[in-house]
Amino acid sequence: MGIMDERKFRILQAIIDDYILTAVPVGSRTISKKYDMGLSSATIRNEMSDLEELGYLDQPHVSAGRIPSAKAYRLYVDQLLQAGLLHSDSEDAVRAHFRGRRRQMEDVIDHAAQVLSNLTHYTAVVLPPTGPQPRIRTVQLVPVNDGAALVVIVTDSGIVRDTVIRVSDQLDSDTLYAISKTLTAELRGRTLQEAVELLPALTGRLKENERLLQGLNAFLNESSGVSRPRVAIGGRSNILSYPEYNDMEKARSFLTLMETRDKLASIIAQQGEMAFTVRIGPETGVPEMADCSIVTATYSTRSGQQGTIGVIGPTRMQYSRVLSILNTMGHQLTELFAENNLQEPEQK
Amino acid sequence: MGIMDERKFRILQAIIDDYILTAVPVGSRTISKKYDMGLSSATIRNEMSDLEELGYLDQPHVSAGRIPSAKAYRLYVDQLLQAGLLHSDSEDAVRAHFRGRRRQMEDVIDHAAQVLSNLTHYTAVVLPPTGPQPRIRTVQLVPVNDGAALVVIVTDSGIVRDTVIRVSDQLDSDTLYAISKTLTAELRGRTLQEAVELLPALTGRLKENERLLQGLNAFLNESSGVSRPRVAIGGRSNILSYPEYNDMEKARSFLTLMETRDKLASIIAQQGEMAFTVRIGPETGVPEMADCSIVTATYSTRSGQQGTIGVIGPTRMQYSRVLSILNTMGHQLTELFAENNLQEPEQK
DNA sequence: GTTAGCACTCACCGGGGTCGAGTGCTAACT
DNA sequence: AGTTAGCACTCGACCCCGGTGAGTGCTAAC
Repeated sequence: MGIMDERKFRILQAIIDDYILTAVPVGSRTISKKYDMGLSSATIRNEMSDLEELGYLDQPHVSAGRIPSAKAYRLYVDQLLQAGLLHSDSEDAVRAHFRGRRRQMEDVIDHAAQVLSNLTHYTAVVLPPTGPQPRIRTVQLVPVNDGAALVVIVTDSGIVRDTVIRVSDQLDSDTLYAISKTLTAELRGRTLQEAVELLPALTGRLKENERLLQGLNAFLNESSGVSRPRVAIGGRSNILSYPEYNDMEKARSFLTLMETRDKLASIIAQQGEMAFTVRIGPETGVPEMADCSIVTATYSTRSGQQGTIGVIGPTRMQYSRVLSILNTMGHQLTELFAENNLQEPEQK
Repeated sequence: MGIMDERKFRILQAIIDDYILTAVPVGSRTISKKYDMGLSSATIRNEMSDLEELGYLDQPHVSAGRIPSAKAYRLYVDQLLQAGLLHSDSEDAVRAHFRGRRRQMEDVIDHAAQVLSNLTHYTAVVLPPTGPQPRIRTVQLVPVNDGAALVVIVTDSGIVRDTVIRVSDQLDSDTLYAISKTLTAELRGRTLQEAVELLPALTGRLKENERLLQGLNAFLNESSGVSRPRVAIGGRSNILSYPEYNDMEKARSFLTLMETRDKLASIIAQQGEMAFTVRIGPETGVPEMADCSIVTATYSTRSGQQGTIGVIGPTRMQYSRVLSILNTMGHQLTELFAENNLQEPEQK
């Protein structure tokens, strides 16, 4: 009796499909009529009763229909993932949106989040690529002012970091250039981390420029540390269109969460090497998202860094559509970063 | 009968105060009791009737209290502004939030928006400074890759713009430096706009580097154009706490508006030279904000550029509090940019 | 000019009744 | 044994309704 057979599965699937579409508890009659399996409502009822016992269905109250549990969704997407991604029809839509010229990293990220939310009608999150410590390729000092210079560090992943530091007044453009060459020679090929450690060793060579080294040190320290990823978010307010978020309190706490970028980033961040992650309801581990699902995919850059794109929506998400969109979007981004062999700096 | 006298004004003030606090239509009895002016409810009623005729009060339905009209708020804040800003007690709170070290421009902007929304409990918007065309101080090319270089342009307002452009393969670091010096010599003191026009004249001098000039040209063109200001927003979801936005549809359209940065920026952007702007309800000129008010203030940088900070909330906003907070916040930002005489680059 | 009094209006609230979708169970049918 | 028709039952959604109370406008008296 209690075992999950082929027919139960088909019924469950129908229930999930219907619920995803309507957000209304679905009854036995609906299934037997709209999804013509040659069974009467009574039979469906029996099966549904079994499915509830197995934990795949919940009943909000005695005389409403059933709604799928988190466990049901889990089963659903697992099957979906196994079967391979279905209709990749959205491919064109995604492609079309990337026609425009690729701009700076941040713009690409923002744009991607925008597109993703437009296509899915859910909230979209895009994390910039992170990965193996980038290695320094060039260090250059640009005069800004008397007593101030801009440090530009170019790394092999193309990411440019810069900041203004104070230097002693007497340094003119040529001197700065000479120092730049020394620094480049010494630090090339190192990670930022290593550079921090190496810096004291250079104090001898450049001891007249104590101030400069001091500033440089502070900058490197900061950059090498937790380089807070500037996550891009799109379609924050999309969630409000879904009846499960008609409750103001819920909506508020969700949107507040969306505002704390750091927290959001850590929630989204991919851990494993998997192409896709689907976290359903409680699996998100975030109380505010008790009835949300998070679907993420990865993309990568030429230099092997990995970024994450994700979609957040109600548990009754159109998983198949979302997965397919995420898939092509991931490919597009990967392509974008590949063809574009000189990688743009990450800022405005 | 129809003229606005001192007593009417006091009554109107009481009504506004009460409504701002409670968001509930306020009746004659409430006024005569809570705000002890030596008048009976009947008298208040008569006055209220007059005030309604004058257009300062609205009546949602016959037997509810009155609520202040946009015209009433207008009068209220005008009087507030004339009287000078009241209790600047929030000064400390603002100060406290700026203790931390000032970081890059974008961070400052973000942080300011955050603080502003926390203090006011409304939605806050901060526009980065814009102003007279910045003038070029230095142009420098930094090698990134074979065939690619980073262009860094430092302007007198300290803003640094950069991008990666393609150059011919044979250019090594020293050659790039030489070209940089030429470019700097030629372009120093020009605005970006002027630089675009001057560039063709340089083609003779640097004709071997057609590619470089081409890239530089594109970059300058882009930068000198509409440099879309990266507006920072804080407390987007705060608006949801106010009963006037209990309607989901309204909330949605508001939040959607908040997501289109460009539009928002153009709404917020200060036109005049005034220290404060208060736009109430219809005065905003944005249908989505029919029952919002926008209060803005300006701050300025050492080099005379001006930025805008603003707060968006329901029409029954705590104007006095908000004005006072905006005031000190503006001062703080101005101070911050003044002491900090080397201005930080505007990017990450 | 102010106030007490009064009739009137109308949103809001809670109770009761109806409706209908949906269930669980039983008995009959294949 | 599995499937189905039938039926009683449950319970939320909706509507109607009268009571309540805050608030008004008007009038007459102070």
